[in-house]
Amino acid sequence: MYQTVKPKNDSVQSDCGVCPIKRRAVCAYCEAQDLVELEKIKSYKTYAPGEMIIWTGDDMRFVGSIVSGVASLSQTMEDGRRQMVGLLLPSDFVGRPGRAKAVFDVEAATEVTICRFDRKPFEQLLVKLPHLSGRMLEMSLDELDAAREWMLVLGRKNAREKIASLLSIIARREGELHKKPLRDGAEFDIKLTREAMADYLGLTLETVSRQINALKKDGVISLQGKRHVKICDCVRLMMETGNDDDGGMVI
Amino acid sequence: MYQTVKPKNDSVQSDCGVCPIKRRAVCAYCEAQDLVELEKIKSYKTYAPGEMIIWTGDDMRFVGSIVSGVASLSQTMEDGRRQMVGLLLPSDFVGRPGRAKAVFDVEAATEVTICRFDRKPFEQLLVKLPHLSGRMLEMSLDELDAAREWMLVLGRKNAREKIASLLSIIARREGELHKKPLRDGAEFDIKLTREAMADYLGLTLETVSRQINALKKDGVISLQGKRHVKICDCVRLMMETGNDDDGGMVI
DNA sequence: CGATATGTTGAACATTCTCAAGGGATGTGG
DNA sequence: CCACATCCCTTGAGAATGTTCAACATATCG
Repeated sequence: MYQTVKPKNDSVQSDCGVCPIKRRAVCAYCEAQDLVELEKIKSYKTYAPGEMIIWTGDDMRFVGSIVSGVASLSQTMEDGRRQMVGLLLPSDFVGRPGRAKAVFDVEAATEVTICRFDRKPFEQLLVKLPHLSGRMLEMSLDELDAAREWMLVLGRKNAREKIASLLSIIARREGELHKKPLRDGAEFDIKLTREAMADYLGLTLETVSRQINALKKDGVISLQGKRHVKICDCVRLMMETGNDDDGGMVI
Repeated sequence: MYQTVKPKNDSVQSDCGVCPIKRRAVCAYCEAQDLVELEKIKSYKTYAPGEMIIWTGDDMRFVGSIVSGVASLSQTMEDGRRQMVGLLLPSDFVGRPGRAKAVFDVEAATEVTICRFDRKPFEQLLVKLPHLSGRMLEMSLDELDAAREWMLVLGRKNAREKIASLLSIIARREGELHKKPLRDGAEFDIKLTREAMADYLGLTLETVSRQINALKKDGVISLQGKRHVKICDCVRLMMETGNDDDGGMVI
């Protein structure tokens, strides 16, 4: 478990014109007049690392977009077993229009800033603004594909393949962000603890630790500290994922 | 693997007015004039049990709704490992608007009839008909929740819990169909082979067989033949799933 | 400095898989 | 009609993978 940190309530002000995620978020297709409507119901909030953004069962007063940082979407069983079901990165959508109660926990893995929209009026805008609902549908379908890809990882891959899959996904997304293709020597920070990685992969944290160090020992990756990874052999990493094609990952 | 059966090409004619899935399918919110548009691009096709409806990599010339029967959505790795990522029942949607190539296999588990729409014109209707795109979004979000629920099953449940989860989902859906609540003595057919169940649960077929017979031996269920299940102890079955609440399943 | 969170490593153990054999049920061709 | 093949399912025994429990290392923070 993570430590729980007191929420910061500092409201940030920002302008859609300089928003870092404006080309990929739910509002990406909105035009100036649409944005005016959205701005009326918009507020920003920043969460500290480890802070719970939403608890399962909470009333969902807002939905929104991750502006910066990394959050996790997860489910917990009575006895404490936990499964992460989504990794929320900048531009990803939080919350479910049409649902009043949260069915998943959302937790800030790093410091996270969210552009929040009041849920009820947002739902009305979904009906009113085709640009908004169109992008919403597109994003939902992409997430659905990503979830299904991940089901293969959870159901059929062994521990080593799971770790390789996670690393390749993080590396790929990092690459997208910096517009660099994935290549030997690519470096990035894993913004997750071993435990969070285990929760994503359906493993124990001990197994995660062992397999990461095995990949290091085999020269597929190298580590600086615990969280900073360099991909030594990119093709090898893709082979280790067990995937036939290396372009098929949807996340 | 299933035997492959020659496709039947009998086109069925049907009228939306008497369609068994009209209240839940993607067209559920459409009005008379919307349906006229849809009928122009509509055709029915029936597939034999075991027949492949779509292969990964196929050009997607159509999307559509399952009218009757059960189909599976799955992914296969090079070495033959397979993971089912969706169980398609009547009213479920097949295909992904906006995507030209299939990324999953779709296979008929029983005889399946699909109401198909030509993909390109359907995409145009999505833009034109808010009732259509609204329902599409709603269904996509429901499927996404279901996929995420299933990730917990795949990642964190043991074999016995997985079997109990599958049985409770099938029983629940069967109940919805006949408008009966799930109760002791409820009966239904599992329309999947042990192998298909294994592919859904991320297990081997031997483990599936053993766990089903263990649940039978423990008096949770009873069997008539291999596929017909009676739930002897409904509360016990829910406990065996490992779920805290028994109403939270989204599928 | 102690307290806490995070990460590593080892050894015993449990669960599930793999491989193998065999048992109905169904369908087909001789 | 019978022999045979095929599909689906069951059961057993040994092997493999990952978990559990425990100890310890390191870094950060008040």
